[in-house]
Amino acid sequence: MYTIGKLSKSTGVTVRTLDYYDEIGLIKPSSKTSGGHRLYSEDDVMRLERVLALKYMGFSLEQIRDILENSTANWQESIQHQLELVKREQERLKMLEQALLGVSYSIEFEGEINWPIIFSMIKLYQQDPGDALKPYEEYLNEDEMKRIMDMNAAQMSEEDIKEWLKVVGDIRNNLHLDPNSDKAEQLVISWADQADKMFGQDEELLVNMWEALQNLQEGIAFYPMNKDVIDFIKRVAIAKEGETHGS
Amino acid sequence: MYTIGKLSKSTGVTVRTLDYYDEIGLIKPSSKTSGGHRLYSEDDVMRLERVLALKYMGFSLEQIRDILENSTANWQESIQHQLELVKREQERLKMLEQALLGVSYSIEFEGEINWPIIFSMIKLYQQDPGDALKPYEEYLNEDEMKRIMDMNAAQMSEEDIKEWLKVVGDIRNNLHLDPNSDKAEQLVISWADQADKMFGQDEELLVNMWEALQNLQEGIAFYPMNKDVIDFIKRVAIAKEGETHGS
DNA sequence: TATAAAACAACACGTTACGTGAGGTTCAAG
DNA sequence: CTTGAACCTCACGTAACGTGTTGTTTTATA
Repeated sequence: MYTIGKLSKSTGVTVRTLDYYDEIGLIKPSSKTSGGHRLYSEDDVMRLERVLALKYMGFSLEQIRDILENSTANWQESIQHQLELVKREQERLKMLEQALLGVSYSIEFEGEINWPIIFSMIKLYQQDPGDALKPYEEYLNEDEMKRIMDMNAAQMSEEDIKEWLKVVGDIRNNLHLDPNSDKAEQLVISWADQADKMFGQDEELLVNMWEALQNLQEGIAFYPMNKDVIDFIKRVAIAKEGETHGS
Repeated sequence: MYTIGKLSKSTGVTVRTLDYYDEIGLIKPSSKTSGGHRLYSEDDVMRLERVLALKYMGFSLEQIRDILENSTANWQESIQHQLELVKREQERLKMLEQALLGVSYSIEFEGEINWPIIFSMIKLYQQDPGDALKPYEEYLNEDEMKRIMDMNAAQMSEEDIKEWLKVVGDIRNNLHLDPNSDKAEQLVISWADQADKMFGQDEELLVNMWEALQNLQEGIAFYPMNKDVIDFIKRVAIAKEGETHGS
């Protein structure tokens, strides 16, 4: 027979918790002293251990009571249900992590909070990615939008994202460069490589997104590119074309 | 200017929620009618959108208030902190999923709830795997225990687990077989293959766990094997050895 | 313009799983 | 028998609202 204090020490749960479990009828001590102090039997301890195990598995105290009362009836059902909840929560956390990373990148990159991009990102990771891509609907067909969504869902590696941010950032910091210079060409080549890695498998998608970007100035799909970057790339491309034709 | 009902409809948050945000000073309407009805300006709407975005990212309302007051001071810090929380929660859910799967398997397998195994499993996925492996400490050294923990942490694929359960289950259902029969030999070969896949890279570990199992009758490391299964395997092995020697 | 219907404000209690006291009672050691 | 530790019961607080209730304001209609 354990007093409540002994039981508390041996199991690590607080006295208040045992108090509460008694109060809600989850674990009632099987006997009491004449003075009213609670005495827990070995069976009670066993029940407590089971409660703690089920609690660890994420069940609410009410569910636990049901599970322990209804004996072994539909354990599997409860567990499968709980598993689904856990999986859904994992999905949610994955998206949350992506959104947080995205916001972190965007702040690091712009030095300030770009709320429209944050909203787009969150919408993209929420249930309604259609909303986030609405600005593009003039330029992309449904299939292409789906591909963009999948691409984001597939969780591009942190390396890829950082590489992309670096490439575009390099351009942003060098917009003044002479389009004919080697450095400018290098930057655009790096950019093209990376763009190819990310969108390369579909030439038409790339072209359409390019179209979209020229008119939208900025957007989530090509983030953090903006009009300035696009203009720079175009200038360099034209310069190079001229050079080729000239030679 | 939006009335509270209009704002509620256009953003999807309930009136009660807006009521609450007003109450705690998170979003106070910038004006009111003479009769006291709340009127929300465009700025208020913007603030609400930001609040919702931050809420989606997992911040508490108090944190949100701080973040929005302190302007862009330490956004990165908040976000990194939040990211860490998210990652920790993901870890927790991964373990929870493993524990639930383990319990599910064990019920499916035994047709009843094997509490000791459940406790072992939970301890293994909790902070104190040492406790769960304590029964083995006579037979395994610290290094080997660590390897077992790592193996579990590495999250054996569901396929592997199911295969293992099937193999051991097959044996459990055929304990009566003649050790000299082909069927018996087949079963043990399948078992040995699977055991090799799971523990194969370390011969000594396998031997020691085998030792442990012979004395412990059952345990989490080799679950769901028990004494009967071990005896069967030994019988078949001896029979085969005899056969080999006899030929 | 009067009136009914809809919207709104303000208040209050409920939710989960306890934490944190306060004030009085019982137990165990000396 | 005393005293200090352990214990019991009560009660309020937590986060972010949901769900009413009552009384008031606004809006639409006759």
